[in-house]
Amino acid sequence: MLDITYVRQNPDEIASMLRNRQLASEEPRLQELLEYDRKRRELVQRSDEMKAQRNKVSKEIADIKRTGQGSGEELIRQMKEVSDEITTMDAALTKLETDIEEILLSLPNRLHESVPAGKCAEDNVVFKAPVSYLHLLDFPIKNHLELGKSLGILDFERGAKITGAGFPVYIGKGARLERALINFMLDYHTEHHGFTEVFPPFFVNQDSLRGTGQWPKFADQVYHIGEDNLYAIPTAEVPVTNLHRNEMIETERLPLSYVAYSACFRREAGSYGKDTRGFLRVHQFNKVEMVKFTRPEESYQELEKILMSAEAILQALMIPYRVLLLCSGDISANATKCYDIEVWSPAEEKYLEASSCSNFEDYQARRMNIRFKPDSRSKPEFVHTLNGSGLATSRLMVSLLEHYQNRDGSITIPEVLRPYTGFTSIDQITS
RNA sequence: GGAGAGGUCGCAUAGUUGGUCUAGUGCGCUCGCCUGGAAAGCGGGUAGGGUGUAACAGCCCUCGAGGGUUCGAAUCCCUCCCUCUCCGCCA
Repeated sequence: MLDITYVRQNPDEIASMLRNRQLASEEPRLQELLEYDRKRRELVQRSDEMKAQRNKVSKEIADIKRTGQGSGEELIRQMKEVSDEITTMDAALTKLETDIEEILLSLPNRLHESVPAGKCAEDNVVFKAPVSYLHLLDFPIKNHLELGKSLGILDFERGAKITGAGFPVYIGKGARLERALINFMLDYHTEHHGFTEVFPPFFVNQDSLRGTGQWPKFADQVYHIGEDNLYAIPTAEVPVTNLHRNEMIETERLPLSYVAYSACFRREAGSYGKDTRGFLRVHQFNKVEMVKFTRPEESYQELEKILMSAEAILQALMIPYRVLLLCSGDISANATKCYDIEVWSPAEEKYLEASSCSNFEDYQARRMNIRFKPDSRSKPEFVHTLNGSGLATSRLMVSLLEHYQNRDGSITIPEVLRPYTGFTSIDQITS
């Protein structure tokens, strides 16, 4: 959420940001917001004046009653009218505030100066070219679905039977490999990158979704448990960032770095027919997520560190990837700057998004009211929040299986995972 | 699921027949005095948000959250959330 004071003082900058994000259609909303804001301040002043009068006269009434100088009937009658007016005004005020909040919650974040201008995904900038750890695949290669099936480690059909399409089942060494990846990533980030591990709830309330910005914008993409009014998390970002909602963080603890594994649930409504095969788009997947809370002046430096932490996993696994710097037209509404990490799929012959590393500056912190005091005497300021996947296993699994397949259809387990899998290869089922 | 108790300004507490509560006190923190230095003692300051101002000041709101009654609510009523105790059920 943007600071209304900032919007009021810099309307042109916000308007140009909307155009850069290809959201010029939102400009009338911005004008509406400014008008509501003007009206609200006018009304607040009048309402506060009347409240001041009521407070003052109520004390006079109390004095009169206490000293027994009369009944104060006339004053009470007058204040009854004043109170009625206040009630009317406050109702109008509440309406205005609701409207303002609604617009403010839907306006996207500002953009960092380093974000390239662009209209769509094609305009994203390749920030780091693929580093080549390519294994020699000089034989007809199988895609991850064929490998999963022939090795008996992935079962999409049974997943569809017991739940529905897009809920894969991992079996045998496949399940163990998935768990190994998760454990490896958690250990790596806690041991080498200074993150504190968190195991969060997989369901959150609506306030939490609102805090990180999934609500109201992505309301239709989140699974809802109506009975208890809870939502299945689309990413661990939601519970972990909300850990400090409505808190004043002790300044000396900043920056705070958390890493969390969670299953992630996404309805993916409206995206059927596009990249839906196998793991490319699923309703439930596993992800290790990094979340940071920082002082404003260090957030961009921390963004680079998150990116490097995510890259370190791929380097250790020796999986080829590239890093994109998202352009103004493709970056998510919450972020001021975002890097995507994409892993190469030799079978699909394209890059697959495996991580997204973003700085939200104070956009989420303002929604969640997470602050710190730069020093003991100063006013509280909002922290900056950041996050990055480190990483999502589904696309990673695609790339890993495909890269590490052998001519005979078996899979060699990457060195760094062997302590976690307890085996060095996954071989063809011999029946 | 049932019954009961409770949520107050960092922490602990006072406040329940509505009006001297613009929330008292203790601890903690902090500034100053005192001291060779420290402790003790003494004195002061110790929330957030809104509005407003050049900046102050001033004013408004917040006693778990949200409504209501009233001229006036920490105090009365309603709904919800959370914590604790007991009972029941149960991975």
